[in-house]
Amino acid sequence: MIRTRIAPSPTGEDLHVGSIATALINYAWAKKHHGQFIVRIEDTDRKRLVKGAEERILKSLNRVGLIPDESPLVGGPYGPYRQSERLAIYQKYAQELVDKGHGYYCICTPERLFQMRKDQQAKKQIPKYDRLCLKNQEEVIKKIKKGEKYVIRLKVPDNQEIIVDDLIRGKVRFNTKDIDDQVLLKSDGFPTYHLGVVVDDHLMKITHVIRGEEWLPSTPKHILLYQAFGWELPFFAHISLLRNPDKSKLSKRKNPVWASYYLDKLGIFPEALINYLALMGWSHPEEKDVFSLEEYIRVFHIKDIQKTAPIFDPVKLEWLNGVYIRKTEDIKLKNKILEFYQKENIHLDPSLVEKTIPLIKERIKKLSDYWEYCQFFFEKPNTQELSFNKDNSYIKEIYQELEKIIDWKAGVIGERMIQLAKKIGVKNSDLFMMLRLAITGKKISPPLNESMEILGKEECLKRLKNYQK
RNA sequence: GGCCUCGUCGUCUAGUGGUCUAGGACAUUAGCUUCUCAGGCUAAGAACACGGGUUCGAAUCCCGUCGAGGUCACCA
Repeated sequence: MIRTRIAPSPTGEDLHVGSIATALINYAWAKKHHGQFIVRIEDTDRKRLVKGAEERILKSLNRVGLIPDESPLVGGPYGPYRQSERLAIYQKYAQELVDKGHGYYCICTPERLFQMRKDQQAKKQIPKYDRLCLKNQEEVIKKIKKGEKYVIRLKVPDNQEIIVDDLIRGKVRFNTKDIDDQVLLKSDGFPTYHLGVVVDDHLMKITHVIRGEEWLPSTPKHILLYQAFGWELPFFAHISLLRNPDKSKLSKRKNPVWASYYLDKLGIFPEALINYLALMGWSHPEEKDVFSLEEYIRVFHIKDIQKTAPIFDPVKLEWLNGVYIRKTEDIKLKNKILEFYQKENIHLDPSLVEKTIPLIKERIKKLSDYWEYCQFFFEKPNTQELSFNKDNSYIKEIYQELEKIIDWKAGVIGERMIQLAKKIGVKNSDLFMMLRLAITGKKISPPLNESMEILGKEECLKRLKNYQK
């Protein structure tokens, strides 16, 4: 049975797109083998905890269709799935490590550690704990018994080769001489990531640890921990990090990174986001660009994941979303648009939105584009700002011609306008542009005749009159 | 700086020693379709980081150089 997991920490606004990419692979790998996909919240950093982040992360994950089999929300047989609720477990295992001689107590103050590292760096040495407390364990234990604060550190063996056998990168070799005596249990009784993941991944029977490449350098520590406990190693797979256009790791400082930005602010479809993210570091065997999550699960394989770190390109994401929009049924698209604007507390007339769908379906790339194209259906355009400096003396003729139309249909309107252009000797494009400006207030708009039909004769004539002033 | 990873068009990628005059997609440019913008169709330009090997033959294997990234916390 294959069991995968993602372990987000609720220290940001929402689910990070990089986390979605990781979640997607974990999800696909589990589902491909009819296994389970688990979400465990790693909320052990009490200082960086963001209120409401956990809820938003879980909600966003569900929105993009990566639904966990086990999580803090739905529970499961290996809970709790929130690390802050498992403190006793970590403490027990940390103690076990000390008892077995793989860990030790440390009462060094942050100030001392800071100074120590500073000195080491000044001497161009690698910053590493100097094991002061390991040398005086008895004394340290006495002080702890008197109530002194302490941490538990991993006792890293000397000069030993650790091989990480990675599903994506192959065998990666490290030497323990480069590895610091990692703090495992913090002085507030919370575990650090390193203790937390290993204990939980073991207890939760995770078979494949698929995570970002940023964790590769700390994997030997985790292996040391597995060995110290005498536990079987899971498979490791370190996937490349998504990058900013400047090639650094994708970060909120340089780019929008939250799921909610793409989903709610831009109006990208969850399926499109997933589809796009699937293309990061992987490609469909038939070189397809557009495919469903189900299809992805079917054809996906870990061995096909590429090692190079891709740049997250919003332009292609938008193109792909446009493809999804064009594939969406009109009624569904209408509802999505209605929903999208409702979130912003803008309530659009559903029947009017419905009429505009055929006009904009091929034009918008994301839901937030709708307003750009269709605002004029709902509000009178501000034509004051538009100084049309071309000859518009025939605006009156247009008005009169339109006024005569009984059967107010796009086809009829178009025909009459072309006839009129011929009659007064102006180019079709000029006449239509002037009309467009008067009706929509913009140089770019959905097809004019159809738009005018939707708007209605009365409203169109009103706008023309207004435009003449 | 130490350790680790990576290096094919601007971007995402195909490619696992000969089928590569390096394929596809996005983007760009041009043409057609047209009342604008889209969409659709057609076309064009655009890459194997560099230097050595190995081999009859290398984008593909080996070494080096360079470049990029990650990581070195009581953050994850």
